[in-house]
Amino acid sequence: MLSLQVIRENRQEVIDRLKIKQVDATEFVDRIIRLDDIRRESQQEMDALNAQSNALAKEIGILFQSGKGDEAKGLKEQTVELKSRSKEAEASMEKAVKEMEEVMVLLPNLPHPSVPPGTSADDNEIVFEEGIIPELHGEAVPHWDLVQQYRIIDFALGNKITGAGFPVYQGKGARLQRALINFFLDQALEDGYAEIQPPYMINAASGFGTGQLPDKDGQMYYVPEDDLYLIPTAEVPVTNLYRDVILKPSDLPVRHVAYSACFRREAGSYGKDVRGLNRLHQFDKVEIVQITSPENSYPTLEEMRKYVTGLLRKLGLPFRIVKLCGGDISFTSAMTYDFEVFSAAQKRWLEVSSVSNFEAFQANRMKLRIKDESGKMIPAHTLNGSALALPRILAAILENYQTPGGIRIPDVLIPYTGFDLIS
RNA sequence: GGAGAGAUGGCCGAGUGGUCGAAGGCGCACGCCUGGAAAGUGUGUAACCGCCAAAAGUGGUUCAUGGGUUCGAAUCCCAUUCUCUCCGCCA
Repeated sequence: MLSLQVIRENRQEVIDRLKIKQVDATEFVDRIIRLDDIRRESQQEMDALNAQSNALAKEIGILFQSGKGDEAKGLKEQTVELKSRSKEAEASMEKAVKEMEEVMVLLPNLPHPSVPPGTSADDNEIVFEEGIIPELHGEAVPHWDLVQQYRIIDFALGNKITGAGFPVYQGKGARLQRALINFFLDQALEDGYAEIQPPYMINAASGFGTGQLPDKDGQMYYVPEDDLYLIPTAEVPVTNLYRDVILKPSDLPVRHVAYSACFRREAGSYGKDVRGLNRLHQFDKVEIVQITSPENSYPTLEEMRKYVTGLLRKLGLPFRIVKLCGGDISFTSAMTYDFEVFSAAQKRWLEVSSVSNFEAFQANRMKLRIKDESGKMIPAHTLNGSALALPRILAAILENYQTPGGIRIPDVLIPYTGFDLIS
């Protein structure tokens, strides 16, 4: 969430910048400021009353200790009176804080000034494009046919044991999947990321910390018996490792990589997008997460963009980078680059990575801060990116590398798969 | 699932009603000592919210969380959550 200080000191700017996200925040912002005024007023009153009764209690204590307890009677009555008035002020303060927080969590993050305006994915800005779209042979087919032909992924079996969106990988399909995970992890390790194996379930506090709760709770699988959610991405547990943490400048940058399965309900997604591997309820992903000082977060975003670019080059997939416009960028993000690979048989661009800078938005929710050299608290900035999400990468590899004699394996993966052809 | 113990500052750990935001130690920071380091030694070392233009200062809150008793609670009472140990079950 945005900090109160930012909202108070930059009222008009906050409103103007949220317009780029297609949000009119005027009413919310003014309500927050008004509630904060009430809060301050009530607190001042409460503080003054508490100060008085603290002083009286001290006096009474001295009287009792010097054996003059009977002289304290009048003072005691005074504190009772003060206390009830203080309770009233406190109640008013707490009411204002609660209402204020309810509104605060509804405000999205401010988009970076360079984020293009726009209302939908059509207005996103293509900032980079690379690679050659392969010429497929005459009998080339989409991946959902290939996986059947070579018996490497079985969607029907998944339907049987779970339901739609939970495919079963088998044989060389399973091994290719595992190879991709290891390849992505090894690449990140080589780049200096420290590996984490996170829990796959999270509590509500973690979901709130990274911004999935309260607004996106319908997108996560929920286990009521234990009040836990299945992770939609490793971002949630990994970033929340730093919830309620105060970092030293020497801890920065924090750089983590984590493989995890990801679970998404995808409520409301139907149609052609869900065909084959394009959209699943359970999928694998390797995620990179960084925590930096405010001045380093945008250079870090570029660094992460470069890193993901390198992965796609090594896999030999044609891709483009899209800078999301205000209308398409997520609630929590200040700037996001999406990476899309071209899946040659579907003839579609598929999103395989999303790299975002959240600035202090998640850190504010999580109480993640940095204590600088002079002892001052400054907000931390958090970033993350997929590096990479597996199913669509797999789809693109299968489609783009298909030949009449079988599916070739990209060179970089052969040491991991142990085979160079699926036939 | 059954029984018991516990939750205090960055960490360990003392503290059973009054100047306790909290002894002591560790860690950390700065200084002294040293040719340099270690050891030794001295000083300092919580967060949050107000007031103040700001620094200084100052008021308030915080000893798991929420409530209660009391003039006064880390300390007493109740509830909740979590952790640990033993037993049971189990990859």
